[in-house]
Amino acid sequence: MSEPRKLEVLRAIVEDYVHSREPVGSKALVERHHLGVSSATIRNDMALLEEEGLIAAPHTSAGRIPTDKGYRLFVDRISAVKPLSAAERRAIHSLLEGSDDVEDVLERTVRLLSQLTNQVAVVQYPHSSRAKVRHIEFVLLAPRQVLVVLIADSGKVEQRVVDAGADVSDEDLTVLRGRFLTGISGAPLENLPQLLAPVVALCPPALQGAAAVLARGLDKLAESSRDERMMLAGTANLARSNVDFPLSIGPVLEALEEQVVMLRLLSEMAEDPRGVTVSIGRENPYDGLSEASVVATGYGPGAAAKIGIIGPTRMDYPSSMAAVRAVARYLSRILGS
Amino acid sequence: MSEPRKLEVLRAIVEDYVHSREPVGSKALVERHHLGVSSATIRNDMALLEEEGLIAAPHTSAGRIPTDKGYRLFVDRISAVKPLSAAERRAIHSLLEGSDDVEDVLERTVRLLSQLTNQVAVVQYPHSSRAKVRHIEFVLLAPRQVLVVLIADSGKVEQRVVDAGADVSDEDLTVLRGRFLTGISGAPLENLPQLLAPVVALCPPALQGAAAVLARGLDKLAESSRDERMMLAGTANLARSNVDFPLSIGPVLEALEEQVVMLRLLSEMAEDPRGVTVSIGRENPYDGLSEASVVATGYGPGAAAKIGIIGPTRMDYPSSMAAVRAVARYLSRILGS
DNA sequence: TGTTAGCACTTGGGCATGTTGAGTGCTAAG
DNA sequence: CTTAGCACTCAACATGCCCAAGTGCTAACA
Repeated sequence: MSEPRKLEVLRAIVEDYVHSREPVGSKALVERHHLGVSSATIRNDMALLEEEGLIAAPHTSAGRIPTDKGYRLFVDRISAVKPLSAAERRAIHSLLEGSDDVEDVLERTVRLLSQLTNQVAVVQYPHSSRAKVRHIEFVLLAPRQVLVVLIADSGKVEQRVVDAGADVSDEDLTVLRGRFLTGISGAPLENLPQLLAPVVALCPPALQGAAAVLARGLDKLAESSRDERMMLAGTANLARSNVDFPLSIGPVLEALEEQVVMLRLLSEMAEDPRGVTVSIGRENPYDGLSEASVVATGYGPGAAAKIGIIGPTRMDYPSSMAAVRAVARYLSRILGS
Repeated sequence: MSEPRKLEVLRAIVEDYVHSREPVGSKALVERHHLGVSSATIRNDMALLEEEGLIAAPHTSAGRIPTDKGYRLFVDRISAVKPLSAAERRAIHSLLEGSDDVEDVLERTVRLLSQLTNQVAVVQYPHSSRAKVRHIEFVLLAPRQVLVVLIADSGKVEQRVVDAGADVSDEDLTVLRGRFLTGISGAPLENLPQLLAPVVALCPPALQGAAAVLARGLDKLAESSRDERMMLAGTANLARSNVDFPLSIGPVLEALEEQVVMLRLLSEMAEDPRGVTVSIGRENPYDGLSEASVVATGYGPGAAAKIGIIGPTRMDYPSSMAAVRAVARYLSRILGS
């Protein structure tokens, strides 16, 4: 029995099952795909595939469906990434061209991706943990309220209002700003905690209290700039593929709402730096996603931020991978300008 | 046939149906609620209620379920808002105390509300269309890049990076900031478009170009401050109550994702300024929510921003209303500080 | 050794049929 | 206006039956 044909059979099973969402049997297989052999031969092959845990039969006299492992092999060794149709390329173009705001671009992007794939799309805000301090600003809003602004060279701006604890004047703030700027300008955000203490110590004694408060404010800003966010679209697609989640889509929705979970998931998929990464069913670290697959890739500088889709294991991987990759490329290009 | 008893029967039907999610019949009713009459009498009453369109029978020999109109009457005339349990009050307290960031507070709030009610919770960011300009700031980031910051007296801060078109110096920016500040400080955000043109005209000729760019930047900031946002939590609860949405939860998820839709929905529910507003099933302007109910109320200054929940028509209205009201009050109190 | 035809066997799904029980509407009496 | 009683309806469940799809196995074949 030829190894290549076994793969061919697996491929056929996956494709048929994805298409029909019904267990596929030996006879149907030989009819739909012109493999040059009879159904009996296919049966033998299928028995082997089942032994290897690549496919499984829901019950005695039904066809086979791919297991997680089967999908894995399919994705790794078989599927060629399917090129997008011209219409899809056009859609990407027209939808993503001509907008300026990063937030706006991301929003359009997830929507587009979710429509393209008919799955839930998710995009992580561009990374900034390696960003450096470009500028800080202290603005007196009210006698004791100070607005602290932190601008990173990634272009991200975080702001926060803090209570100075005692009255401070505009002049005080100017002094403090100078001290802080010389102390931390250009420093990576992640180093802020260590750098701030000495700066505070160097401030005029009368302003120690205010300096400490401001330092804490900056620290929190850096922190919340580090803690990343994401954006969702197409959750309604989950409902459509209700059948594909035997239990319920509840756990999936929960996972999607837990941004922490999703972000970790995405960043752990970083392994393959130049392609699209796929995480299938139980491969998934999070329990709620044990019946779901994630297709993701990086975008932007260093492909550090992630974009991807989430759907049932029974998913059209080639198309999904193509869509994710294409959209990520366009996104990189637009944001790179 | 006594009018009060008819209401009592409706009330009983609603309560039983909400509790059991099964059509409720005359016999079961007299058993569970000690109305002082027999099932035959109830049957007569039910026939009347059905004539009035308050209840309906799914098929000939089944019990009755409330119609939208029935729920409406129940909410308007019958249901007493159920006070929260001590445990729930404690939960509200402990979860909402001791956080500073508005974003953070809102996030905790929606989560809390969704857990309290087992429904999807939604909160609108505090209003700011009536907010006034408190402060503006221009920060030179790079030779031509200027960060424009707009701070409203609502505490909201919007920022944006603009390309000045030509090199500007820090001194230029200070001059411009002064002009702009005197021109628009204290002005309502919605008036910015009209106010900015004259300010630009008054600027030094050499800085006209930069001034125009900055003015446009401020304008956009005011605009995006006006366009409101919202926050969601508990979408997974929809999946749980899958049964309650005969079709699918798809349309509901779609609606939730369309922030524009949701925001309009919420603001259109403004009618009852001192209580909780309920919109039931087909009363709902948006088609996708024709099987859902919305319970919402205002919070914060003038109760201008909205908070609420969305769930199936078959919902425990008294509890939901109580929870929404209580959470809104706590939220007002915390943000008011 | 790999492929094929044939065959006995398994099993879920569809269908017709029967039964049950909750629930109704109506009528007539209290 | 209320109630008991009764005939009637109908979804839900159960039962039994058959069928088609699919399998595994064996024996023959190239």
